[in-house]
Amino acid sequence: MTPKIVDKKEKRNQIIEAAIRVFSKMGFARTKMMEIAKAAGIGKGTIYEYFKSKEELTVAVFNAFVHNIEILLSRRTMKMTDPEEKLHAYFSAWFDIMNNDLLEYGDLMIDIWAESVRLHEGKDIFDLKGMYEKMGARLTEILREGMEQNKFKPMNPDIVSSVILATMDGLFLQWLLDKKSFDIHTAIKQMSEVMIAGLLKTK
Amino acid sequence: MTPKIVDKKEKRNQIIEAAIRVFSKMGFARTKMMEIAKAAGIGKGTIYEYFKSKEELTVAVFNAFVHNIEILLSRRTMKMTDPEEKLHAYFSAWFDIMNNDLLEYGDLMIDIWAESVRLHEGKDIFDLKGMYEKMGARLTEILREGMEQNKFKPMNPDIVSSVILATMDGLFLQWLLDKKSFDIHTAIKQMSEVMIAGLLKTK
Amino acid sequence: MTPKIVDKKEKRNQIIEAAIRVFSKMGFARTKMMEIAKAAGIGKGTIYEYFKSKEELTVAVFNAFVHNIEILLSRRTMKMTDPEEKLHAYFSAWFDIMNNDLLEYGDLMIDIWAESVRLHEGKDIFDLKGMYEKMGARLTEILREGMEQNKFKPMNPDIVSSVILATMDGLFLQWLLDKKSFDIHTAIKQMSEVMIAGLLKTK
Amino acid sequence: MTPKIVDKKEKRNQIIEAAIRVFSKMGFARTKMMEIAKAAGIGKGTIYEYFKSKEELTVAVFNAFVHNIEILLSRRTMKMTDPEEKLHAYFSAWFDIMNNDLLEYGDLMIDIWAESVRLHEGKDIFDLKGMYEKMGARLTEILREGMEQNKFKPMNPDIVSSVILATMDGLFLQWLLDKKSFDIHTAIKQMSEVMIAGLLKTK
DNA sequence: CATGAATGAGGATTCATTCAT
DNA sequence: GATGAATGAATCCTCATTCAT
Repeated sequence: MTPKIVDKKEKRNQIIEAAIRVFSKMGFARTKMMEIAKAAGIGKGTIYEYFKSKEELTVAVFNAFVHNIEILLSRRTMKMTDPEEKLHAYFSAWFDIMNNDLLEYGDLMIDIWAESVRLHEGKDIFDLKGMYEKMGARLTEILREGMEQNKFKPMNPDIVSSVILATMDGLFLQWLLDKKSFDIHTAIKQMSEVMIAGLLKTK
Repeated sequence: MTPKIVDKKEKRNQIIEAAIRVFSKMGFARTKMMEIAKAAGIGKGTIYEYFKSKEELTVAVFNAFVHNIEILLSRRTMKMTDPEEKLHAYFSAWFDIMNNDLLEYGDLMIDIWAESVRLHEGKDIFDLKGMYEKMGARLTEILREGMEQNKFKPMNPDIVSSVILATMDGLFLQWLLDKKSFDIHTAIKQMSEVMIAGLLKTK
Repeated sequence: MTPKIVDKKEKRNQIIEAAIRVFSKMGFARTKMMEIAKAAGIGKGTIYEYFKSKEELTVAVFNAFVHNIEILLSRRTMKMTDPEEKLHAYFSAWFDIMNNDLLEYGDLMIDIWAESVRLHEGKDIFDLKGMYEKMGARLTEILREGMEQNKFKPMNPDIVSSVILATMDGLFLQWLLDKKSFDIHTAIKQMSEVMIAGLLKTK
Repeated sequence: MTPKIVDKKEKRNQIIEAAIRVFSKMGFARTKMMEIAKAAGIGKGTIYEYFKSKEELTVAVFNAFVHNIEILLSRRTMKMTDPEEKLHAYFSAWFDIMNNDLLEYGDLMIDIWAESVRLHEGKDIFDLKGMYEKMGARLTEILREGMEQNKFKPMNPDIVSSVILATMDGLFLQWLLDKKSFDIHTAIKQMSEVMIAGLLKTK
């Protein structure tokens, strides 16, 4: 009986991943359920066994997106002990996520931003604030750790983490808009260095 | 014999402005032609007297968007003589544009970004690169002037203007995503100060 | 005051002739009022000064079509005195009408046939029967004359004229369907000869 | 696992037959997809599961039309051995097709003629020439057989078959234009007799 | 469970007709 | 009278969703 449940979860994820691929290429509004089904290698009707509607699937995709990022950020930073190393890991993890060419989280991100701004009959369909809080919380934690270990300058870690995230979003946006002429790896490295240099206690 | 005198250009602009209002609220894909017509106070069919299709209107909206920004940036910076003042004016003009509550260029901008990333049967529907080049050109000019007048540090003005635009986009994005908790005016002032401080020749 | 009336009639005819040209190229259903206006060199609205609706114009076109044919058939056959010559004239006039390259009555004819078969809310929009009766009447007259002058064999002129018209329609249809490979002039001459040979009293 | 079993081909034909019924009553241009759906007893959208567009359905209808005629002509003439009988069968089969009161091929034929004459952005939507070639080929074959068996006079069978088809079209057109006053069965019989009499070798 | 055939509400677009100038 | 700008009913087509198998 339990294996069935595992199967269900597995298939749900299959659909979500397929949806991410298609959404990121076409945007939410222009994506057809049929395309998602094709990408998932299943029948169109089957999606509705797992999700009540396109909107529900969309929300599930957003949640998976947030969850996956969280997992990865956590996994990457957990191994490290030094706050400086953790920061490095945090930055590189973030861009690895966006730069992953199987699941193009990057393009998806813009659409999430765009939808977040829109009206959806009152309710916000994506909990973007929650997402930034989660991303920020981990970063804040690292910053706090650095301060406690007397490696980072004193600061308000909440504000600084907001600034860092905003900067990353900005950098990231530039890259999305013109991937060809923008070398994201160099950009990250530079940003990372500048940020960390600014945060480290000067001896 | 005396045909109805209508300022075709004027009406075209009316429609474009109505379209901007609706597009910015709903996004391109979810906007219905009927809504634009209502917003413009005209009949559905009338739009098609001025634009062949929704796509053509969309492109016209983008072009108007770019053109209006250009005009405003130019008008605001033209009056100034001092490069430093021009930079201030440039920044504030930019955010005035986005913060205009009649034509919500801000929300529109996100959608433009989102659409730019998507596939549109090969062709890029929006010339975003061209837009950034135009914005950048004016900025570069100001920077160059500052250098010539020996007020700004030596720099590569093309690169610096790219960085400034990217930072502004990032800041701007943060504000769009959470207007409530984000005070754009303070943010601009701070950014402006930091940027200008960094550019000015230290005595 | 009277000159105005003449003008009106003249313009009405202008519109009708323009309509014939467009209808014959596009068919009734696919012709747009705008195209007719363009072809007539007038404004779209002006058509409605002369015709209540597209249907009314369509009917006017049909009537003009019938009337023009009548006039021509009559004019051509009137000059002749000999019934045999009149028949020749009748045939050649008919095909001249259809083959006229300014007013493509031929293509129009097929559409008239097609519309005649359709339902138009009970009423027949074109009086095709009346048209054939008119064409037939003149022919019958010629045949009768020939019999009276003892040149044609005895026959039922009503039936024979029907047969002749039907044959002509058939021949004509073939030509319309494949103008390239069908030499209408030869075909007419042959048909004309066969018909007349069959009708003439053998000595 | 067991998808709904539907005979796609069968349903396609159902739609085509419904379309024939509606097209023949209304003409191609005036027929609404909704009417075809109603006539087929299905939903509007279902048609688009089987045909990409109205034009594609229109072409499918034409092809079915040609195919059905071919099948019937072939079936009817195949049983016969004598060329004279075959000719009789050929004629009667042809008119049975047109006179079928379920699928009014007759009225459809006029519309096919009318559309064939029109411009359709360069391409010919119906392959009328191909249709006549097919009809002609069977007839030519019969004529040739008759000559080989020394029953028919020597002739150019290609030309004679064209003449026969043209005559039939003409006769047929007359009937379409005035079904009430035109007895098609008598007309066929007469035409058939005349034609065959003309073709048979006189002893 | 899975499927894809069927559906119809919804949306872009066309075009005959109206009417202010 | 003449015009063409404005209009919305009408129509094609799409696609999320349902449901019989």
